[in-house]
Amino acid sequence: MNLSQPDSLPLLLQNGANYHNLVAGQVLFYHRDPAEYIFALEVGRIRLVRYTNEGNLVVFQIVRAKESFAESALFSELYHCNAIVEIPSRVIAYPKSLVAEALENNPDLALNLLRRFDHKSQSLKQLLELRSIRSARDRLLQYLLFTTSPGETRISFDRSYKDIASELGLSPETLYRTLAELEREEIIARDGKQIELITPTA
Amino acid sequence: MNLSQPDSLPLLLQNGANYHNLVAGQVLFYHRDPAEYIFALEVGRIRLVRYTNEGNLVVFQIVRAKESFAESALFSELYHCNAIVEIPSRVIAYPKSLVAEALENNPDLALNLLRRFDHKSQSLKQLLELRSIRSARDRLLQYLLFTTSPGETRISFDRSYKDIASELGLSPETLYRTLAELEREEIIARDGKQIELITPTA
DNA sequence: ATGAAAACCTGATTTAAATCATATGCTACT
DNA sequence: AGTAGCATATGATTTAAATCAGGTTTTCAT
Repeated sequence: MNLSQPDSLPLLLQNGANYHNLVAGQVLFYHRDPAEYIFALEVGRIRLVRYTNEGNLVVFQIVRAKESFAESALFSELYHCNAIVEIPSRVIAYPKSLVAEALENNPDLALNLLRRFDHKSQSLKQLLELRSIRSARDRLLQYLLFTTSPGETRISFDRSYKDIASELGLSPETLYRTLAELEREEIIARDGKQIELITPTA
Repeated sequence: MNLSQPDSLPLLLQNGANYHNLVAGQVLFYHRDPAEYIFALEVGRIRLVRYTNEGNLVVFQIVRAKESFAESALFSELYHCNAIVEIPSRVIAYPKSLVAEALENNPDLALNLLRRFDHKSQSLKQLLELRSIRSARDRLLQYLLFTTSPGETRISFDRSYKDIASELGLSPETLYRTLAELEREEIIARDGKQIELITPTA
């Protein structure tokens, strides 16, 4: 999703932060674990997910390098989701007490965090908008539009279609089929995980 | 959705605010209007919605008395959704320049706003979680659980089932049918718009 | 290099929700 | 009081995505 990113958090909070190296498959924290840290991802990719009672998977966010996450630990005793490391990653952990303290007398940090929170809300709204599109075809097209940088026509996926399907709320089979259909109709062209939008539908 | 609410915004920003009375059906602002104000709802009910390209309706939030909304105007030149007045309402409009200025030297306001942003993100996550439940029956049950206050078993809807259906991402017919089914199975009991959960499934 | 596991892909079938149709009750306005 | 319009309700039909079942290709560990 191509929403521009706020400035870097690390610059504003340099003392008391711990660095951690993580391997693929590792779980940084689980849903309902005590929320003690706020994180910034230096390098790597982390997926924030929750499982519903019925066992459905909900993908809230794909955290990428230079993004922060779990900021809402500030206002909660427990984490609201699972953080699953997708590829080898390096995170900075800020004790939330430290952040809370810094907030008291640092308006810049507050504004920075506000911007981050807002950014996250916008992404969630975008996901919700996607989910409100019933047709698999239209949903996928809208996803491609959201994902494409303005002015660009190419998208390069660094994740499996299976993952993307679950983010879209579609079965993998439906995603494969719909991609194939769009390719047949020459609305997109594919070269491996590269997708080019031929008809800019918007 | 029963997430507890942050403290009142009005107390923190008393100068420069404008009061407005609104009638049902009125549109306070449209998607992509210039975002000049942040609002607090004194009394009434306002629905924040967006329409997708394909014409689908997305309900982002039902704003109720004492809640604030459109805070993200702070970080955007344009509003991200339409604000539709559902019942006669009274709002306070804070010019965003005023809020931005106050933020600079008022850490309390910043923390207050942060809490609001977080609160909104949690609600959006809850909506997204709902939408990830495919089965109409399970989705409705989860919605009822989310909506019920902890310890309570009764819910009193003040909106039409039609509205609730669109918030749930279901057709009204499916909602009617599913409610009737749950009533037949004595999982819920209904008295008009009052619903009682008989089997606390969670 | 080899084998196992996972991703990728496509066809056939099932299924559940949308849609269409129609009817009744309620609300509000004159 | 009368009526227009909408919410509510339910039955019949359609439809599109999930699921099931089979394949091939790619990836990865040994």
